[in-house]
Amino acid sequence: MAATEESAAALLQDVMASMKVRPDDDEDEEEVTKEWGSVEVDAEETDAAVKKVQEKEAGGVKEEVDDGDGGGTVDLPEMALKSEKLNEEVESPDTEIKKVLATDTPYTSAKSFEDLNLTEPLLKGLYTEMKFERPSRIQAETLPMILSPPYANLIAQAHNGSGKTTCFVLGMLGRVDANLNAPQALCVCPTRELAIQNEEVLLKMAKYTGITCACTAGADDRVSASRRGKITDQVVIGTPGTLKRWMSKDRILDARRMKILVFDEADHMLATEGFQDDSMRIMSMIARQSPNYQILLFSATFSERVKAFARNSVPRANEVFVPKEDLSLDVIKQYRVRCPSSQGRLDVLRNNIFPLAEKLGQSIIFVRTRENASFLHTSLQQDGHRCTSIQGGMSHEERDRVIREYRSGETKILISTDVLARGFDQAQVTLVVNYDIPVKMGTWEPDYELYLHRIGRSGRFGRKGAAFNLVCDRKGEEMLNKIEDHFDRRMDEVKYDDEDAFERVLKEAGLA
DNA sequence: AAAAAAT
Repeated sequence: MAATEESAAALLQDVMASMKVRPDDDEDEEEVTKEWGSVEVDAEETDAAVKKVQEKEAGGVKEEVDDGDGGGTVDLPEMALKSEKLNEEVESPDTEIKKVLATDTPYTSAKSFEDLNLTEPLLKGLYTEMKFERPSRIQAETLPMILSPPYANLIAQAHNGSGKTTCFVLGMLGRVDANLNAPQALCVCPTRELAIQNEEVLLKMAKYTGITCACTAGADDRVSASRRGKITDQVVIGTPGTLKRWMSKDRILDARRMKILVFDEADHMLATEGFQDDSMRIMSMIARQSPNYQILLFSATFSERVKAFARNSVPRANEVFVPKEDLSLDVIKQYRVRCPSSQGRLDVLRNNIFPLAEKLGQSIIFVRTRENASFLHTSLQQDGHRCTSIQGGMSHEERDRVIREYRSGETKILISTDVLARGFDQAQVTLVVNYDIPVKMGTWEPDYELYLHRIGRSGRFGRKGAAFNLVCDRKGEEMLNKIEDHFDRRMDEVKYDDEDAFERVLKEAGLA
């Protein structure tokens, strides 16, 4: 066993060397084995647990295969070699994507949507409704994996705003049978807003297909399950708590025909306490009735700890990863704003940032607590500034209204907790303000993933963007230093008492 | 601390 592991490790080294993978992947490897055992799934009842145990039993073999033994793994060194040519053809940023295949199945990246054997109505939706011409880089790589046999599981990571949603939405639409009135695809999202957003994209793309969708956050989300009746829509999208209840207690969501399960913001869904149990339960309930279903995990971020956990929760998955160094979004200019005090921070927001933001496209101000969101909102409004705020304590109707106004452009500045940190896609967002630096719970460690997600709300699909990070004490200062180190990017400072500094800097970022 | 959603 030890020998096997060692030779597998050696092999992995070779493969990585040939792929010019960054050296820090090594330390990741260590962290992986150390960390993942600490994440627990309540073992007694779930089939997922059973499935997992089986995976572990097959562990000797599996590790070997997954980690680079010739048997199953086809690392694609030719990807690296051909990348310049590919880039020309697929018109993508020069990102070096790392693919690890779990089976012998060869995949050719899709140069056009025609390569994917999609139905005519679906293609029509892509071209006329979505106005897509050809697959983006991440779409070109993942869609063949999703849509062709053996319909392998997939763990995929790609930039914010690079078209991940299309990958899994098209994946679901491509796999379901429009003529069968039973749920066949399920998409789990961390927030109500994201579920709605994904549903909207799906319905738009599905316009000519006859495929319908049920969403836990629909207008009728107060309707009791018994009144609603069995779900016959081909696709179901929602938040984990309600989805779980629909499948178990309410019994209106039948998993017998389920072909594909998607986790959007998958690192969050699998690793965050509160989400994890529900996610595992959903997986096990589907596995019981449709053992051969396909699982897709999508996120812009997978910390090494979570990546290891994901690999164990979703066995034999193909992997498509973007190296960490390429993820820090060079298109988004990031700045440090040192504020004299906590009160001074509000002044900086009010006097320096708001007047500019009102002239810009749209902005999101992120804060750490619900209270802070409401407080900032009222206090800025009292000063005559137009803005809205959103946080999980508000009613569904209120949240929907705020989002609707923001989407329509009626409001330009939105103050938000981390409800909107992930996935929220609004092309006009050019400026993100971190009023608080995101922190990992119970520590004074910055939450790097969350930071990346937050600033990724701007600069959607290659557009320009800027982020102001407000710090007003040593803790904030230290955390921002750590963020700089982690992404290996220095941030310029914007002096709060320099009248024109903010405007100058936004010009520099290509915004003003 | 916040997130979903239930109690």
